[in-house]
Amino acid sequence: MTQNGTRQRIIDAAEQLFAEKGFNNTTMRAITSMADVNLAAVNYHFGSKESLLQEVFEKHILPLNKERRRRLEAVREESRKNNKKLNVREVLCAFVSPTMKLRDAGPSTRNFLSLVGRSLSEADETPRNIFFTNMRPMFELLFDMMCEALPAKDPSHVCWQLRFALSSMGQVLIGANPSRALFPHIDTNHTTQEIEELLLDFITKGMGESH
Amino acid sequence: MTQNGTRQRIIDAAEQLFAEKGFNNTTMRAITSMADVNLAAVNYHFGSKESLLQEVFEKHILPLNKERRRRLEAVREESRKNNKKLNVREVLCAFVSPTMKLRDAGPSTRNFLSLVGRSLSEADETPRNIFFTNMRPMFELLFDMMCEALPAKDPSHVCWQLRFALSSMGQVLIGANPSRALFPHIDTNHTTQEIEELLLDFITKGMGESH
DNA sequence: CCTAAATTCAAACATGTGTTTTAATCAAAC
DNA sequence: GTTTGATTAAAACACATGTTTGAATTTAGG
Repeated sequence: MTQNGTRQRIIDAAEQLFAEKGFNNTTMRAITSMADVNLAAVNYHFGSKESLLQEVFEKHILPLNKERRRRLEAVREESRKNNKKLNVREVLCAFVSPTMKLRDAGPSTRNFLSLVGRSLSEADETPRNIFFTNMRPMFELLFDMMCEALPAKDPSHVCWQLRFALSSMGQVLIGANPSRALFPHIDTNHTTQEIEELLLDFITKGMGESH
Repeated sequence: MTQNGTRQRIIDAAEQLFAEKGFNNTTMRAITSMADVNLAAVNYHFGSKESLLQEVFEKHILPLNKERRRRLEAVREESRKNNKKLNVREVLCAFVSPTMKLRDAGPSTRNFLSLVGRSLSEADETPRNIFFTNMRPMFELLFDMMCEALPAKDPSHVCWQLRFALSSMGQVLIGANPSRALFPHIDTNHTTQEIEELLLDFITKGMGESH
């Protein structure tokens, strides 16, 4: 390592602050102060605040999406081999589950998830662009498979329902910051396993073909 | 009217810009420029940018929540009279439907809905506080009634599922701004009626007691 | 050691922001 | 028509922000 962790400390601080306050509400001074480095260090090591976000984001999203694609295609392969139609819950699970695994992999990844959850309805262009550039191919694949799993459904309906499902997933990722909870008097600190099941139940039933 | 519409023109412009770009990404100069008034007019007429947001927001949310409360309590009354348990879909419909009616009531209310949809996962304190101060009593009532409709369910599960449902509703409110759509190649411009049904189907099934 | 590159630092810079000020203008009442 | 209060206007203010600069310091190689 050519430096005593300056780069890494900046990434850690940025990760946490971006997750808590969003991109635009996080200042360079807050980042560098938390990381205990000089203000100019971010521009020196990363070029700009935007590049820092991109690095923080892609550090996690790239391997995550790789795993996601692997699992989605495994589900598709399995169904082809058995000549069975794609199963809604299996597809959704393949998409959701890799993300949920990160929930218990330390505060760093937890913060990253919060950042992702927020990005879905982000108003700012900057984080939004970085998010969608990375996620769009994933969304396309998910969309295609869901249409295949629900052939009786109008694709535009699948589209809406996927939006509902993804925003629900976003709620899980954002986390249960107690101070800003919807229902502060109820304890929603379940295990990741439990939350994943709640989420999958909800969106699977929601997208189900019964109607 | 003691002024030639300055106040109103500011409100109109703010409504549109807040909805499109969010609160923090909308500048006073953008608002006053679009409204074609002097920069100082906002502070003169409203006191501050924050107060302007509050006025824009409460102008619509107060009557909306009044209607919502009326409908929720009508559902509750009806079920008491007939000695029947609360019906999940009826409760959700009473909550959702008044909002959906605003979707076709002109661009002004449409913009307001977009603002609401974004507020659910807003990172900024300012719009978030205004939003939750107004919505919390509504959420409490909805929560109580859903627990009553689903007595077998753990309240903390109801809590999570309501979060899913509300975020799904948020997606409808934000609207389908084509340039930033999740799936740009699919046309999701359905009628309000159709979207309401899609949404209600999704969240009713998601929250359903079957399991 | 000495040098040269990499890194850190304090300070300044350029710009964008919400707000305030102070004077000019307008509208209505007497 | 004058006066009084409300409104508009242009300018400046105060401050926060991301970025850049140029010197100081540290690090690594010979």
